[in-house]
Amino acid sequence: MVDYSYPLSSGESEELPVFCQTCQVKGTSVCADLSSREITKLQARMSSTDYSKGDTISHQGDEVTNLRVITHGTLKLYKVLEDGRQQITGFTHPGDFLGVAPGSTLQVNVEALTEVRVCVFPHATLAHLSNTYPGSTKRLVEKANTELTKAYDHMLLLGQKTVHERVASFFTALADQTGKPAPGEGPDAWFVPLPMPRRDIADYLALRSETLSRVLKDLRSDGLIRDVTRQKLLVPSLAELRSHTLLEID
Amino acid sequence: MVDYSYPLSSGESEELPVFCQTCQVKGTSVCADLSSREITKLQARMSSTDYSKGDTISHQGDEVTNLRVITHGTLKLYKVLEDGRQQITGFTHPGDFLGVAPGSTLQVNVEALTEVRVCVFPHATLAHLSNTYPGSTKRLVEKANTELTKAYDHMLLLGQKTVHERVASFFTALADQTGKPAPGEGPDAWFVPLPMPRRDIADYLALRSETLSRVLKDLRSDGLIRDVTRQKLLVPSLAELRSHTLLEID
DNA sequence: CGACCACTTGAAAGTACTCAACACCAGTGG
DNA sequence: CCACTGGTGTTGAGTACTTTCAAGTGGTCG
Repeated sequence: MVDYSYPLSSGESEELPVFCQTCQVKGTSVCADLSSREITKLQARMSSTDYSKGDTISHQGDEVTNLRVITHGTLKLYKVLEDGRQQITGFTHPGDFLGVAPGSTLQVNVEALTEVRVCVFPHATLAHLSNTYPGSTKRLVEKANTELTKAYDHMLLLGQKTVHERVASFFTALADQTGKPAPGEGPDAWFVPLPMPRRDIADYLALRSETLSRVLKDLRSDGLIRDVTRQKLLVPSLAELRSHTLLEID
Repeated sequence: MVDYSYPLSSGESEELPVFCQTCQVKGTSVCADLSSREITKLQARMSSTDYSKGDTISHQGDEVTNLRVITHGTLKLYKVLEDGRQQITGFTHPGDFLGVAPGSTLQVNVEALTEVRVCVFPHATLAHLSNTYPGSTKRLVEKANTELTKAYDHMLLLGQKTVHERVASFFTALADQTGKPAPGEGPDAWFVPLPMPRRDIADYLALRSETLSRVLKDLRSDGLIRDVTRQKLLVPSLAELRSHTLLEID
């Protein structure tokens, strides 16, 4: 774990902190709500932290004092039962938040699946800022709401979908979020990165890794996915895959 | 559906609206944040609505313009798939909120399981109020966070717990929330009301109602529950039942 | 090149589901 | 008050599916 705080910035008070200048998500999330002038005001209090693959970022029960914005890499959020069974409640992608509700305790364990960079805003500083820029608090309620939306969708997946539908839903969602078009392979073909091991996919979808293997085999022989390796796969037709996810009625 | 709005109040401007005076939850939730003076200011904008068993309160995709506080009765929140499978994501109890995030769309369908009374606060009014009383916005973030906590717990239940653990977890949670002590039956005995039919319990726990029946039989023959009827049951020892829920590691 | 870990495949077992029949209330009308 | 009826809940038998346990394959890194 490596910390970069204010002293790493260039020192010229009207510039963004150096770690902001190369940030993938500076155009989105809370940062987009703030002009560079506000960011500059924040910079004495904000910092960036790097984690290595396998590091535990925080632990269930930890008090939430900071808002964290993921800027690089993938995290897994999970809960563990007495006997070791675990349920992964979600994976994060760059731009996602951690610790939206100040003063509460964290409800899940957080672990880095890749090299990860996280941007840290103390809630105390944000609260002070929200007096003059109320948009940031609104953003927090919105973010909490999108998390809730994802949680409800995942309940539906865990409770009602078959294993094949679960895996198809997972790959479809991943393609939507982090997929890249595969132009040579067709108009609706997508490369989908898989930053997490099979075991974690299985724990997310509530099935055994052996079962996941067999489902991957089925999807492959149905032509819904191709070129499956540990770290990525190719979806020849995302629309075709999506038709196997079983949509909900609106 | 019956609406009571301002004209039903006594008309004396410094009193609480009449439907507040008999409200079960006036000491909790948002209302507790507001002195009777603030409530009085709100009363021209707030209203109370009654629903009958089976009524649909709101629908997935509806825009959220009001904050609703449940004051009487039980609601079910659920999602439906194309082919009719449904996942109940939660039941509400008096004091719970609906529509925490303004401007978003509702993610679940809401239906009354009993006679229900709901108190309605337009978000526009609340936003105006939060300028002078910032506590109410904080309350919304907190509430969204407790919903998220419940959602994560339920994911763990759906994904990892056995059917017996699921049912034991459900009754334990119900006893904690709405159970009444059963003094004649032992020091840790509780009456637990079951306002929802078996089918809804099954849809919440992601099992078939036939399976639920069999699990109830098992729990009964293990002495964990007794006197099971449609609308209630008796837990002779809540601690004993809780030990069958499989706790998570903190 | 070898060792380890992740992943895959196979066979057997267990658990919840499906479909069908039956029992039990609750509400209705005679 | 009792019989009827529809809906809700329970029980039974057979099936389908995922899991379990075990062995085998393959890639990665020292």
